[in-house]
Amino acid sequence: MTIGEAAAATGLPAKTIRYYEAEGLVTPLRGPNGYRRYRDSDVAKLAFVARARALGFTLDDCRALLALWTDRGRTSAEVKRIAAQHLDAIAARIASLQGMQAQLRHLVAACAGDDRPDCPILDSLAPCEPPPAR
Amino acid sequence: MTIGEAAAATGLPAKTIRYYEAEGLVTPLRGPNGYRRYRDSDVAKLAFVARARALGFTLDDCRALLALWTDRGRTSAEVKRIAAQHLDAIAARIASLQGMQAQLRHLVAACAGDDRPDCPILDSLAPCEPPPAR
DNA sequence: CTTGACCTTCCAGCCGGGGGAAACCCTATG
DNA sequence: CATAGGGTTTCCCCCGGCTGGAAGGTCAAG
Repeated sequence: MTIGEAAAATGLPAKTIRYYEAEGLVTPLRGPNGYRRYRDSDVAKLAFVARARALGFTLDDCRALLALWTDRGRTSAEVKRIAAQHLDAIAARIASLQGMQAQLRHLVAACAGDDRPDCPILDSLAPCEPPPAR
Repeated sequence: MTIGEAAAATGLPAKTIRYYEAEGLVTPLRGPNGYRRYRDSDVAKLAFVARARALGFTLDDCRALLALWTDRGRTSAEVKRIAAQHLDAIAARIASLQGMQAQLRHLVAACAGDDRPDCPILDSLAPCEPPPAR
C-alpha cells in the first residue's frame, strides 16, 4: 500500500500522513524504491488517529491513545482519564466561545446596520468616548 | 508612555504590543533614544484591539474594525457585517465542539475506568475489530 | 522516448503570539 | 565615577497541525 492508497483508504491527505510519521505516530516500511509501504496495521493506526482527531484530540493525545490501544496491559482508567481531560478542555472552549457569542449577539442585534456611522459594536469596543479622529 | 506603561494600561504583554505593531495595527512614535512612545490614541487603539480579541475577532478583523472606528465616513452596516460573519464563525465552532462533546461524553460515560483493558472509547476509535497486537 | 502521475525530500508559511539572547538606555547608589 | 538593576531594542526560533511549493526520482502507458 503506497501513501496515496493509504490516503484514499483513510481520507487523510498524503501530506498529513507524512506529518504523522514525522511526529512518530505511524511508521511505515520502505520499498526498494524508497517509497513508503503501509501495512494494514499502519492504515488501521492512521484511521484510528483520524477518528481521534475528529474528536478533537491533540496529536499528543493521539500518540498516547495509540500506545494504549496497542498495549494489552492497559487499563480503561488510563484511557478514560485522557478522554475526560479532553472533555473538560472542550467544555472550557465551548464556554469561552459562548461567552463571546452572547456578547456579540447582543451587539449585533443592537446595531442598526444602515448607512449611518453610529454603531453600538464600535462603542462597546472603544475604551473611552472619543475615537482618535486622525 | 513607554511600551511597559502601555502594557500595564492595556493589560497586554509588551511582546504582543510589538507584534501588533509589526502587523500594522498600532504604530507608536519613537523617542530620541529609540524607545517607542505611545500616545493616548495609540493606547486607546491597543485597548480597542484587546477588547476585540477578547470577543474572538481575528487580527484581520481587528485591523478592519480599527479602520472603521477611525473613519468618520463609515456605515454601521460595514461594522455589522464583520461582526455578523464572526458570529457565524463562532456558532460554527461551537457546533463543531458540541458534536465532539456529545460523542465524547457518551464514550466517557460508557467507559468503566477501572483496571481492565476493555474500553468503549478505544473500541469507538478503532477502525476494525482487531487492534494491531504488535 | 516521452508524458504524466505518483513518489521523495526539504523549506517556508499560516495564526497569535512566547521565550530568550545580546546589546543599549536610564536611574540610583556606593 | 563605576556599577548594578531595571527597562528597552532587535533578532531569531519555537509552538500545533498542518498546507503549499520546489526540485528531483520512479513507474506504467502510449
